[in-house]
Amino acid sequence: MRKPKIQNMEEFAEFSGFSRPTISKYFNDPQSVRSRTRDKIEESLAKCDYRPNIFAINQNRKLTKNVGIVVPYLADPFFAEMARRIETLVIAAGFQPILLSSHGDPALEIDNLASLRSIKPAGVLIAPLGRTSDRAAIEAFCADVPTVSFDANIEVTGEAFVGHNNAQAIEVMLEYLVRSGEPPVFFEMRNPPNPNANKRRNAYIETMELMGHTPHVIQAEGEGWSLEEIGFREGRKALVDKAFATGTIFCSNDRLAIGFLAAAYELGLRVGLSEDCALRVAGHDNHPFSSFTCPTLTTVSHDYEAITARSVKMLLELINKDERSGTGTTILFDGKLIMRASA
Amino acid sequence: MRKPKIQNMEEFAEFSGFSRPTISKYFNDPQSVRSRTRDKIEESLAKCDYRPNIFAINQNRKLTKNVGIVVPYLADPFFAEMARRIETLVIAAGFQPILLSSHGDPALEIDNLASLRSIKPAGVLIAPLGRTSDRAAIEAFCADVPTVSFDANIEVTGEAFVGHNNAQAIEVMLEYLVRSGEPPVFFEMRNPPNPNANKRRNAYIETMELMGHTPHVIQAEGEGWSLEEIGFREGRKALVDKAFATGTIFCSNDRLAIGFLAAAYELGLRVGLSEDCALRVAGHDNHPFSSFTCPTLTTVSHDYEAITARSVKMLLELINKDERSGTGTTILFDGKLIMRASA
DNA sequence: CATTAAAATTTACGCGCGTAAACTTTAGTT
DNA sequence: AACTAAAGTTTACGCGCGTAAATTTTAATG
Repeated sequence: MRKPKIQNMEEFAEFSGFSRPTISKYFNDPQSVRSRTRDKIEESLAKCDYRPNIFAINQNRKLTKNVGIVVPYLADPFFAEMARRIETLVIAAGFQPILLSSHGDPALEIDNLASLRSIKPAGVLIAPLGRTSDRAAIEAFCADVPTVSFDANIEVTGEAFVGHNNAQAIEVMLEYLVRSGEPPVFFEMRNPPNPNANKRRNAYIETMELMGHTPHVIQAEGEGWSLEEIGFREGRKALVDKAFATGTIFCSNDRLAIGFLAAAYELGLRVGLSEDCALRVAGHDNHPFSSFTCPTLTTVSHDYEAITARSVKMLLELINKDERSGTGTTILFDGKLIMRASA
Repeated sequence: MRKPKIQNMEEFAEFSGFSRPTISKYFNDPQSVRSRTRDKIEESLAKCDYRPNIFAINQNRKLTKNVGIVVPYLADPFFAEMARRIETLVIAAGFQPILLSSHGDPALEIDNLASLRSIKPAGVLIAPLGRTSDRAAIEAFCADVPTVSFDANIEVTGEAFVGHNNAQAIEVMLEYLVRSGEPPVFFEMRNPPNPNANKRRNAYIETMELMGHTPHVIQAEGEGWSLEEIGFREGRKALVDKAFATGTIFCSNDRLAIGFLAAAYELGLRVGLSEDCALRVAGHDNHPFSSFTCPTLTTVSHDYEAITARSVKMLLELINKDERSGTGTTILFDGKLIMRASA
């Protein structure tokens, strides 16, 4: 009892008893045909599992149903989580997500955009690499394709940016750390791959001064996306050298903090709030693994849900409006303090 | 000084001074045209950054240059790492990777395959969900599209399976654990999402008996892919209940181990090799984060490089042969013991 | 029942490229 | 210079579908 093999829309039209344009209309928008027609089409659809050829669909269409998603490094669980949520939302909106990772490589980032451009996407969501990105190329892309950037704003990307309120998040964490102990030292990379880092450092310095404390910044050497390794190696070095002005370390992100915690553990330094602890460590991002570090990591969470939801919503609006505002809207969502055992 | 806008191959042919079929030939295989022609085409290409329309390219081609990659859960760093390597290899081979995650959902897995089928991929690399997969649907897919499965073999997937030698890996770890201490208890999920788990349990039991020891298996309750959480919650419970027959715990995978280590830490149990440690903990997978746990995790590494390289190589061979062998080749790569601080 | 708007059909063209066949030019050999 | 295979050109058709325009059918209303 094999289902009949339907090769194209012509054959399916015959099979279902409607004309091809009607079938075409149905696939473009099921609501655009009469409900009785819709039911009948779906009934025949169940009997032969035909699917329109994606290439042919998009060949002669003004607007495709493709939405590109470009992230800087998919092997980073933070971006994996963001991508997972965005993909789900895009599917729910009736579009087809196309997920591309730049693997930390600016050339691949541009290549990804070129690939996307050639499939005429309805829109694109991009979290740029940041510092190393080819700004001009990205800007050129945004001029042609409705684009919303998220997570990292490099000041040129698209009609809108939806991201995390680094300044507020840093402030919340600093207030907590100071209130419950002492002003922290800020631990970051000298050359962070992600532009959020600069915002965080500046917010740290500014807020510390506003609170009447002296800012201390320790900058780790190293390039690339092996953040845990850099946090471990450079954190260990700084600990051995007693480079930290206080016993409270505020890491620029959780991955750095995870490496740092490993270094502290290896050196036999207890981390936590209690009296017998030598260090307090806080991170930033609410990384998926931050609940399972030893001790569990006190951090600031991005509003994952709000950021992804709004990014997708804005892109859909942009797609529907079709005329570009050029306003460069920026939307930031506040972070939330996640108090755990490490600080 | 704007580059001229070339809309299609016709225009580019005129721009470069060659005929359209020659240009088409060049894009299909640059080596198929004379080197002088190639140089000239590439020269003009640099002057106008034209790209053939992907949809039109694949519209009327017998074999597309697309290679599908389907993983069960992309937010799992293990699969993110595998996907990253495979993507790079596929690009290097001149194909375009299309990465799809099933997000742990069998329905989405089938949907992903349906999406892939409709773009007529040259081949597909799939790591099936496993237990929850719709075997019949996957089998039907493999009958139509050259498919190589990796990581998890569900006995029906495609012409070839490239994976990790679980039996050997378990044996190596058991030998090490016994030699350097005592026979371990095996800690796993009762309903693991991934079929590798069953192979590992069986290998554990078999090898233990062969070595003359009594196997002890503790099975954690819980469903889904939140393995750290399950490892933490159920590991904690088992520790509190003193359910472990010995002080050496061999976790079925690193993510479970990461959760387990967090539980041990919270309970104040020192983990490691030294005399003052209450527990030894080993994992399996050489998860990207296993170097940064506290203590660092002793584990068995997959041969990531060999598995990904061979998977891609086999798929390319399958694509080129075009006639299907139907042999169902299985290739396993040995694991490597990674000795760290936890056991 | 007549009226009318909505829905479906028919017809026809086009998207950008792959590809095959027949022909012409080019480059490399004797 | 004559020959030959390789490379390039011309011509022509087709892929599977989107889409527009004109026409016919259907369903809803008074």
